[in-house]
Amino acid sequence: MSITFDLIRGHTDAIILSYLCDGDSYGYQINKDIMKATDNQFELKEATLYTAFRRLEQTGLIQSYWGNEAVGARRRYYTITDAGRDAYTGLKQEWQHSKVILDKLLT
Amino acid sequence: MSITFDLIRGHTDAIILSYLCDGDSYGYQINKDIMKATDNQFELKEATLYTAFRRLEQTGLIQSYWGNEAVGARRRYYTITDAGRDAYTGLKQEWQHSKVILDKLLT
DNA sequence: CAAATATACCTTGACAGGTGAGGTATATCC
DNA sequence: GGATATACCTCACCTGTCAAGGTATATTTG
Repeated sequence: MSITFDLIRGHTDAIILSYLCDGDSYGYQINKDIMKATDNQFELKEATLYTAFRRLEQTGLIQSYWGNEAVGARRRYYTITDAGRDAYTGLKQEWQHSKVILDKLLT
Repeated sequence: MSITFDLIRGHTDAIILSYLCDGDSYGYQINKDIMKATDNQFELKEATLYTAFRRLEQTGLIQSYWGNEAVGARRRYYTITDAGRDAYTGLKQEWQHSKVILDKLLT
């Protein structure tokens, strides 16, 4: 059973930031890892993922650089910034908070 | 502290259905009760609320009728349908499920 | 060798839900 | 008479999601 993705809406940024807290990575890998982490129950659609990268970079929460792969397709790596870590802390708290509220409302 | 409402997006219908499971009510009252239930930490904006009512009625999850108030402003009451109860059960399960997934992803 | 698959990136346009801003009307309270 | 509370509604805009399309390289398979 896969979940209704609308429920995840608004958490995309937090998911990506959380992942990048553990070190730099690139789009394709991030997506794979997220699928794996959730036993293929959840994946970020590519378009959603790259949209989020643009958004996060524009707001200064992540930075990107091209890897210099000798072989294979080029990869664009992402780093989380200090502002990104701060933002993530906030988003995580909001998640904890909204979880309590929704549990209260959905009897 | 109030929460980022984007996190609630997609749960509006579930919140309303949950409320109506306990009996008929009308928009203004529902909104008040939700605020009260969450210690004013969460409210559905009016526009959101009425948009949701239209959506839920169009998809047959709720039905509406005008109350015959002798005094005061008229009220449009809403009843949850059998389909609505079924849908709510599903939405509640999805919430439980997505909660697990997000907790896994937001370390 | 050719085709298929996996890796890896990207953009565009459409859609859906949320919401600010605006509106209507009735009743009460000072 | 004016403010406030109750009670409803609509419209236009914004934002995030995502299906569908595209590019390019490397490996596997028939």
